[in-house]
Amino acid sequence: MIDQEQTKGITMQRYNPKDIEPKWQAAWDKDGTYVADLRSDKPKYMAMSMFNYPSGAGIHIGHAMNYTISDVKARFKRQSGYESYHPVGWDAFGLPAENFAIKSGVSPQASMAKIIPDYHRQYKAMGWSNDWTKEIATHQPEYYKWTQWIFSQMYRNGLAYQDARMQWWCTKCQTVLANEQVIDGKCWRHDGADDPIVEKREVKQWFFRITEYADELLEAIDGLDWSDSVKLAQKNWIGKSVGAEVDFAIKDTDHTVKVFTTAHDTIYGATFMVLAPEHELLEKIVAHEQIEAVQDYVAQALKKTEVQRQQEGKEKTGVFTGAYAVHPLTGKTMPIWVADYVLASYGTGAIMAVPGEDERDYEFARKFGLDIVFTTEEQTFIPYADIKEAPRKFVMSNSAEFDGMDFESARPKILAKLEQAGVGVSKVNYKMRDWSVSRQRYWGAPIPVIHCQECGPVLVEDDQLPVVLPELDDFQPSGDGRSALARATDWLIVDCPRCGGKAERETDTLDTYICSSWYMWRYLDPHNAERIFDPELAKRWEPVDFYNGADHATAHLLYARFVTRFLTKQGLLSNPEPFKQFLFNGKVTASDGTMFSKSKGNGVDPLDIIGQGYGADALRMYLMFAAPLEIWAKWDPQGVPGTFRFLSRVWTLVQEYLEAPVAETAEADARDIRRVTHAMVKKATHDIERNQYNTAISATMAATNNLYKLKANGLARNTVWQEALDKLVACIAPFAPHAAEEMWRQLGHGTTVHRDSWPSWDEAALRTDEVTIVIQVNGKVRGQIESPAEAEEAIVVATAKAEANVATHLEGKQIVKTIYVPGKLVNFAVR
RNA sequence: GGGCAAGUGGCGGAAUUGGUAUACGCGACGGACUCAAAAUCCGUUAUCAGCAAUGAUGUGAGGGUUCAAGUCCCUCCUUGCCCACCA
Repeated sequence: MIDQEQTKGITMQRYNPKDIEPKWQAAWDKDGTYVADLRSDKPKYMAMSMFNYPSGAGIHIGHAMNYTISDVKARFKRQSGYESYHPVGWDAFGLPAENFAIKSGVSPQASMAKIIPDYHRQYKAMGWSNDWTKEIATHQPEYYKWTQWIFSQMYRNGLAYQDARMQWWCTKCQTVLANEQVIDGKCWRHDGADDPIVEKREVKQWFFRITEYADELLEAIDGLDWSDSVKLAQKNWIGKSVGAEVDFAIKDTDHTVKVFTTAHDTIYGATFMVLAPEHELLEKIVAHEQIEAVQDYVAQALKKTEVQRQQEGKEKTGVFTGAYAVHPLTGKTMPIWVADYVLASYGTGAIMAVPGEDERDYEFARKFGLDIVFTTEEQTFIPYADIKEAPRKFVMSNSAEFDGMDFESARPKILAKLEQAGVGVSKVNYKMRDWSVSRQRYWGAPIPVIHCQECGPVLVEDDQLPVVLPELDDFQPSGDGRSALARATDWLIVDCPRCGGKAERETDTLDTYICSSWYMWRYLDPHNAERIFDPELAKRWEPVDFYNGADHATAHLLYARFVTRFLTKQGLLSNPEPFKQFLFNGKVTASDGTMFSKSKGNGVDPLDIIGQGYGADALRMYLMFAAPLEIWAKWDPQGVPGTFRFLSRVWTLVQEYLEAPVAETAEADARDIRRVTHAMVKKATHDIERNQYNTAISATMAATNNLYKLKANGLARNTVWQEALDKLVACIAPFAPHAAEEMWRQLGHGTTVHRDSWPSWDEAALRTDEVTIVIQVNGKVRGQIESPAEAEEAIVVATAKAEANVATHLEGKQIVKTIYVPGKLVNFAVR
């Protein structure tokens, strides 16, 4: 006869994700489990991670991290009864695909057609609950038609314009870069040690007037539920300063130099002026005898980027121009210098130098022997930052009729005087520049503009959109600063839509950041051929409830906010902010703390881990468990085996339950089982809501350990154990969707665990009759007692005093104070 | 140079916001099962002293507030990230 144990051993299946995972992936696809009904009556929830840029390398551990974070959130909400939408799409335009095309001759269209299906398989293997019926890709004409349309709308509303400007230029990319794409003086795509520093070139190109929105973008930051570091980065990027713009006449000429200053209250201390080497007035005002010196200096300076100038240290350099300005209030003459410590890109590219209160001006004045006037009573150098901090503490001097006033009261009066004299105006300045949106590259959305010799730039009519990107054989930039499109003459040469005359298409394409600045709204109506999206639908679903990513703290998020605000003003959306909550999550690094990289060969491939037999569920769970989401976690090779072991334990418990006899569970055990289960549900619910996935998972682990202990008293099929296992399985479902689905069905449920299954908890189940009270003497733990939960204070304190070890510590001492925290502790302060 | 965040066992980390420091996991050690190993299950695991009960010490360093401090305040050190001649 075969005994019970052996029977179990034969019939019980071990946890084997290789069987389970592909099975459920196929079933979910077939059943449309994750298809969001955008017109559902349920409350909506939209969770997504930053757009994926598809490359031939496929997904890496960083993708696994990012997309699992939003997937868990989407799943949790879907289980909680929301119509939850977890969209998917591809940020397909951009340089890597084009560079690959230049090298290999394979068109980017063709490589995307191959790469994207690979991603489909990889995403599904990770068990992400994407709605594939609404997939988008930015390189498809159906999508970029509307990217172009946004450009046209910007243009019509005066927010897009063309201008020739000195612009950052990456020699490797052969294209201009936005300020946001320059990192430590290098191109964001070429920031390695051997990569070149970006150059400045004068290029005619298109801009979006994002500066017009600077103030509202800034104002709204405080109200956002975003990671603080990102909010701060956005504020710094916008860089608002309030001050004044003041005109300084140049002696013996008709020219004036405009300066921006936040310290106009120190204007009486201005003793000289400094222009940036790039300043346009320089060549007009330079004195004969100084021409050569100034030209030399400017040539030297222009060879270097601003970053290079900084890197060479802060030793001030500069040259006298021979010209003088006239102080607008005192009429005194002020020598005008040129120096590279004044940046062309900030303010007006010129400053009034106040060496008495500005450290840089002070250093410069000392070095070149220029006058220094102190405008504070102290008559010594005081940095303006100190004055700004406590403007009432400092008293003015050397400032004509303002002498004796404090800075706080003088500041508006001096501004009024400047305004009255017609030489100054109150001014808010932003560090942020307009957004350069032209790229001299092939692989992007063509800018929908035709250049006519007669009419100038003319917008392509909306009904002619999209301007389809022509397929080429050669993707090399044309060499004259234009993209490969300059050679596509069939496409290039057209009739002017306005006058019918000879015209050429714009050969610049749009910065890919535009594609990703509005994609969340296209997700809501991806197949709409008539409009960018249905505003009614979008207004129902905006904003995105949860957004996460590990990069793009400034550029992408700022652009998405800008474009969303614009679309709101166009009446297409009603909420000016796109992302309700943004989590700036950490990345996963190698065990030694360095970045994973292909070249170092220290990469961890998520698909390998799945293939080794651990499965996607164990991988997902480890990534979410290893550390808080915002922390940079180090990869621990033992981590996935650990979460695999946990899933196996849950699996085994469920299998044993299924084979257990039908029987009652004793009252006391039943209470314990319920308490353990309900405590888990409560903690997991709160922690997932607060994005503390690691502790949510630990709650399910702790519950499993406790159920194993309770199992020793007898496992039986009945409502108590059924409830415990149902809830345990439902709580691990967001992290381990395949295993949870399999066990959920084994437990007898006919429908998926992934919809409307999130368990509730009963506070009454959490209560215990007895509570542990800690007893301290002078704050040190000296014992503990079990006490009825409802016991009166006097009784608890008396019992505490009587506890043996406590009594020895109280002996011979006088109790000066007794602190009682109900249900927690008693502390005797003694002398 | 400026700003932000953080320093807790051998390691990743937890602590309901002032109330038993080290939950959960990894690793290590011991036991059960096994001819044996793997897997699994059950224990132990901050340090020092002690057979033990227990005591002392302990959350980067130093000081303070409090009956009580990882948590609050001050000074300092270290690490990471972001910004960086921003007028």
